[in-house]
Amino acid sequence: MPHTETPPDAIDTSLRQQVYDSLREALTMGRFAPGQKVTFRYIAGVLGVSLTPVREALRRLVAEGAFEMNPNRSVRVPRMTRDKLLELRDIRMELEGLASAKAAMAATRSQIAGIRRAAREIIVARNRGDSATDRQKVREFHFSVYAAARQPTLQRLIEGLWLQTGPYMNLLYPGFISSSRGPAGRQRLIEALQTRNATAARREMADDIRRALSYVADLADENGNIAPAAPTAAGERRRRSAGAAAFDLHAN
Amino acid sequence: MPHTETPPDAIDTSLRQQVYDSLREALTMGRFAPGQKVTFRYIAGVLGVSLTPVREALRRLVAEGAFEMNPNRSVRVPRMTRDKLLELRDIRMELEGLASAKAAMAATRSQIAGIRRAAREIIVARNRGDSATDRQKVREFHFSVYAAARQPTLQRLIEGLWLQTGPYMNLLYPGFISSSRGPAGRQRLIEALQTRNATAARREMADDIRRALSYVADLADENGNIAPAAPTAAGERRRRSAGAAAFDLHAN
DNA sequence: AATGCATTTTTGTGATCACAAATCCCGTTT
DNA sequence: AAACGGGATTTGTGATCACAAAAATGCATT
Repeated sequence: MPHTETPPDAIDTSLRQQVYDSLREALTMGRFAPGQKVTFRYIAGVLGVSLTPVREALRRLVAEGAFEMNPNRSVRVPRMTRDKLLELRDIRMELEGLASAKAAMAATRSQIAGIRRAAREIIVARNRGDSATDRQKVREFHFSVYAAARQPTLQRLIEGLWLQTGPYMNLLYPGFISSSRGPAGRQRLIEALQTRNATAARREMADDIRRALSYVADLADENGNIAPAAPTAAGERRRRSAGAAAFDLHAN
Repeated sequence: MPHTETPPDAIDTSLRQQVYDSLREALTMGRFAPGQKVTFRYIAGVLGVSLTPVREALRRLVAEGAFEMNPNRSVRVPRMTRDKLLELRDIRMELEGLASAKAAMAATRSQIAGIRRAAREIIVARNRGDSATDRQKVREFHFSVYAAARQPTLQRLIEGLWLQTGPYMNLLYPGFISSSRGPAGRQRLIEALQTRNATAARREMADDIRRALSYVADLADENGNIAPAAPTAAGERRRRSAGAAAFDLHAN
């Protein structure tokens, strides 16, 4: 007896949302060069849609800080600086620490199992030297924790912050990863969730973020600028010289 | 010799921005009834513009959580619940606490003077029983502190949170205000800024937010819903019975 | 009077058009 | 060779139109 179509959580199929998702994905994967100018018509052409949904998607991304708008109404990919990254680090420590503390108080047994599984998969990918899967599983691990906190507004804010720091997380490989105490920290975090120890959960998450983003901040050049790493599919070579137009977003 | 028009800080004069500002203002002043459906054409009609800028403004506000979107693509003013308010409380304590700590490390003498002046003006308005000016000056006080922190991303996030809690801050009057240790707390905050005591600054700000929002959360009914207070110009009477359409946004 | 169903109206979405501001281009001047 | 200037092009903005999904309405049936 099919009475309603939408399976409670109706998905947004609008073009606007698809464009938004595409741009978000391209940003996260580092397919945009910092400072690159992004024109509405170009995006519309590449994705095969009209200006209308592109405008709405880009406007939203500007509001979220994922793109920035010149005074003269043109949209660019923001450059990352050490100062900005340190600001994001401190904000993320607060919010993701808070989310972890809440998760410690609210996580169900099955949610904790999912978090533990993600932690295992990180180790597997890392042992294989598969940094792409590694990154994806790290994201899964973090957001599994935040989902367990059941704080929708908090989760939305954290997603916005990941959108801004995402393109630079490649820089953690391979230098930071090998020297990192990541697995042990995640283990302690999971234990904190199990024992409902909110303070410890917050501390482990905040420390993890501090170490990772401080490492990236130290990669800034003498002007304080930070260049993103090229997207690293397994064994892929760097594509172009730095600063060149690296945008090759393609329609699905 | 007029060589450039824009005085470094070019202002956005687009209709989209004006619509955004109007809606934001109307929300903050409590001119929307929670749960009220908001149609694009209605806003466009009231403001005398076409659908295009209205769509972009509303989309942005939805992304910021100031409006919410039904699965069936209609936009509503979100209802406030105790749970949501407590979530916002905890987030605000973290972020505004962080901003206060940063302000303690970075505030200049003249910035502190401005903060102190806002604190004085709060007391003046409060002694006159002028709750409208009171609220405005409280906002000025807070954002003067956050501006001193010089953390643009953090400030943007905080503004988004105020947009969501704003309509309910009227509920602090007059009950909470009279019983509050607000002035003393603000005084201690200013002292912390002067002595560069980041920890104390964070504590004072977080405590202030906790007390205020906990008070409002306790006003929830048995279902956890919180109704906003009517906008209170000096001595203005409550306008309509709760739940009625309270939207009388007018074009400038 | 309440319910089910077809029709009408409302409403958000996406494409297209017109326009002005910003940018680019290229020839000229100093 | 660098700086200037004016016209051509590009680009974001806002209005309008067509359309489909959703909501509201009216009517017949139980």
